Amino acid sequence: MQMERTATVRATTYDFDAVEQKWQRVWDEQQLYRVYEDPSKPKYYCLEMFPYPSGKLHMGHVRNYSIGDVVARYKRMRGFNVLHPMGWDAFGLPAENAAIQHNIHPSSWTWDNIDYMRQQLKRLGISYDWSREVASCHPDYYRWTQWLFLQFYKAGLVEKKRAPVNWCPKCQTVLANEQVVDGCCERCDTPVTVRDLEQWFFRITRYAERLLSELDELQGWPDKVKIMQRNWIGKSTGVEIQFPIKGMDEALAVFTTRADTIYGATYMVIAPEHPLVPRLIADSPDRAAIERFIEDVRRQGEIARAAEDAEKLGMFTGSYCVNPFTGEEIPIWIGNYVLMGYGTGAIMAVPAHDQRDLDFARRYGLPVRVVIAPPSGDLPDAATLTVAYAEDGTMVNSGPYTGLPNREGLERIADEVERRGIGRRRVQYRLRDWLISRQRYWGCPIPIVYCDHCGTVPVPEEQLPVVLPEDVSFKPTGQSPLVDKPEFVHTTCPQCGGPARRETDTMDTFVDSSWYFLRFCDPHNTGAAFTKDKVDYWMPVDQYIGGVEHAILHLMYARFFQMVLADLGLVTTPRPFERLLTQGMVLKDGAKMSKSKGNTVDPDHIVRTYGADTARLFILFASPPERDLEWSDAGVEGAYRFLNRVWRLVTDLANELGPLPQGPAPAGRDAAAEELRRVVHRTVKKVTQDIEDRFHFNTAIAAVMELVNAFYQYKESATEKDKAVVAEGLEKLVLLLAPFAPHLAEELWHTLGRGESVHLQPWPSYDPAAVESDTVEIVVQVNGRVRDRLWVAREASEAEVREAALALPKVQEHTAGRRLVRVVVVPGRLVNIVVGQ
RNA sequence: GCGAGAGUGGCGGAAUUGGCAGACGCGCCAGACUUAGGAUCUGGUGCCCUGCGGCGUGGGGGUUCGAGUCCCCCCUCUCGCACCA
Repeated sequence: MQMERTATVRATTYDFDAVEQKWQRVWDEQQLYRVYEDPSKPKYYCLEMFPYPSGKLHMGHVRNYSIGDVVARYKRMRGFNVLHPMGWDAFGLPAENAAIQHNIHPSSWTWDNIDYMRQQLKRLGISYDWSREVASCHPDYYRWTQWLFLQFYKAGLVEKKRAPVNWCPKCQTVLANEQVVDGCCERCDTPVTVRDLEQWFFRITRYAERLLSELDELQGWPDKVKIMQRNWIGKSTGVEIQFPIKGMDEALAVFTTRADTIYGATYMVIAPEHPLVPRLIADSPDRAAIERFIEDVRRQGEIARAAEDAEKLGMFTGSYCVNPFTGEEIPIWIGNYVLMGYGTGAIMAVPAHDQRDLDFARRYGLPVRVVIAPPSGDLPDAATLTVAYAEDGTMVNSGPYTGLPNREGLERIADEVERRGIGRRRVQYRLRDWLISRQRYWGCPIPIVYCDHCGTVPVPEEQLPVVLPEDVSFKPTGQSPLVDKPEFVHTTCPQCGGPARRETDTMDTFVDSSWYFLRFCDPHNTGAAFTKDKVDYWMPVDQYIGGVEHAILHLMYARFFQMVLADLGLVTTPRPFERLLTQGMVLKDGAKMSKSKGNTVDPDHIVRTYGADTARLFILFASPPERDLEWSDAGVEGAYRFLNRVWRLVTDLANELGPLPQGPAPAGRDAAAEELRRVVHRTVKKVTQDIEDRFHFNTAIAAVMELVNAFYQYKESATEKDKAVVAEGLEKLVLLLAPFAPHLAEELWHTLGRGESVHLQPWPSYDPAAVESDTVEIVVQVNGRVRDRLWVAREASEAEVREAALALPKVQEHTAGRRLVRVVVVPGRLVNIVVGQ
């Protein structure tokens, strides 16, 4: 009984575990995916975003790497020299949290995770060249991150400046914007405040215009990502105008995109942090109250201040400006809705034509003056207006400009501003410089030394790396252990040899990930970050694949790096990623998988139960890559069943027919064989197009399933099988399957008696003549409704098709006694007969 | 609010240029094989109707011989941005 059952099981399913592990071992021994620069072959660089080693892979990773592996394997079969590397974005805060909470060193936590996740990736059978593996936390890597920092430094692209930053009072540390959730620290939920601190910045704003304009060159990027970057850079053109301050020689500079509304400016608003504030409020009787107000606003923090329902609050400074166009004295207010970080930190308020200004004006009873009339001519009533008129129109109440279309008036006013020397046209970007300082331990040390004599001194290149000391202990406060690690802090000045102090901040981990794709080109170089030859051979990345959550930060920083490195002559190509695919999320029960929701699916469990090929196939089949994917256990079963079906088909036919011929089959011996042959060739065509043109792996797999169904029909019904057609069909089937189910394909390739790896074979070709059949089915419609079908010769003329259609009894029924209006014939597709009453 | 994307059977999804809506898979139903079937193979399966046939791609209108696909209006959902002057 037991024996029989085992035998039955063996007859219907294959031992995926044995098959997969066997081939993984063989591929590894043969170093099948190892690549070298080979000028004789076209190169293809396929890259998936390297993961943070958080512990174990999640389904999003499995999806990301399955997609990438199809591309890599397909391109390899297409004859490309494919670089497909993997590494670890290994610095970051979770490692420190683990250290604090579980008393594990970030280093051992990270390396343990890497070991585990590498093993998972290998078990999935992803075709990486593992010899190129890098980890950004390894000194061999971060040494070159530091070196690049110094190149940026020399190029004047690094600066240290005071800046308002998010500060968590409980954790005693600065937080990145992305670590602030709803105005609170993501770790301890304490409300975040703003602090002015000396911080290191990359001057990415110098590249704002190029980062923006060169988005147009990125034809292979999704519009969504380009739009997000465009918005993030936030270019706006306007005019900076000086408003003289009454009783001071100083003028208040404002930036406006609506200089045409200057006659409607009835007050000014400056940011609480504005440097002129102390002088402006010096003589105010409310000075103490104003200072209290400013303190309140600052405590609020930038996040809370920018929140949707934030009230617009302000106080009058007691000082006045003169509107240079009207000559009027207008009051200067301090307002929480004006941000120091944008423009000049001061605005001219035009309440009639700006909703924010109108809200503020209504709250504090400030005057409203309409200066733009809508095209309808209905002048808004300044006294009752509740919705500002922000559209274009004709200028009114605007002195000599009255009557002009506002767009024209804007230019003329800008001209006048420049002529009178009270300002100039200006381009303003929302993009801010990239703050790279982090008060954290587990990051790349910033290679800077502070000397009392020489000031800020970069560490000389030959002294790199500045090694992160591992012998440190972690405090529950979260304060970096580097700060009170004397062996690290105390050093000598590289310039004068005197005592000096090391920078204890480390770099934002986005710096590490801004150049890893270059290191993959030359990962073991001990004398340089990379050599230009190798980078020039492999770069740019032909296909980059990852989650859309990196649409702005990582993908913009990487573009910035590549531009700078191209400017410095270190690389040739100015763009890092030629084509970008942003995959959708993996959902369960309609929601993103997360531990807190308890709806995660463990990749290890799936691989153990069904194997890697099943896991990969299901993920690729369930949804096209860009779309979200709904996880389904039943769907996984389906994928598993399909692979077993393929296995049975190939093994059964191989057993039944004995040794099979190789190569193309001539026309089939009978109609059934010929039909099978047609399906085979049609499937090759379809799968090729789906992969090549659209990355629609779900429909490619569906086509292979149809082929397998057709094969079963033939297998079950053909009395005498056409060996040549079957052999050719099985061969192509296995080749088509190779990128999707690499282990099973390899196994079956050998079942078919082939020696070399299936993954070294050329992609199958199809015979265009074999794809076409001699007859085609024509749909026959009457007044757009399908009434019948018709088989005609492929070459049938329009007239023949038309006559045949009109002669059909069912057509006659529906046209009898009615006037024939028109007959539309779409060759090879349909006939539509239009009849009147 | 602004920007982007999506809405198709019981479910995941397909329909590449305006030309058979629902490929393929899941689920369900039936048959075959079987001591047995939660294995396998085969067939069926959008909805309504006994049938002829009618209806059907979020809703409403339009263009067209013909619309899931193009145009206009509206609704819902997802994502991104959000006082950017």
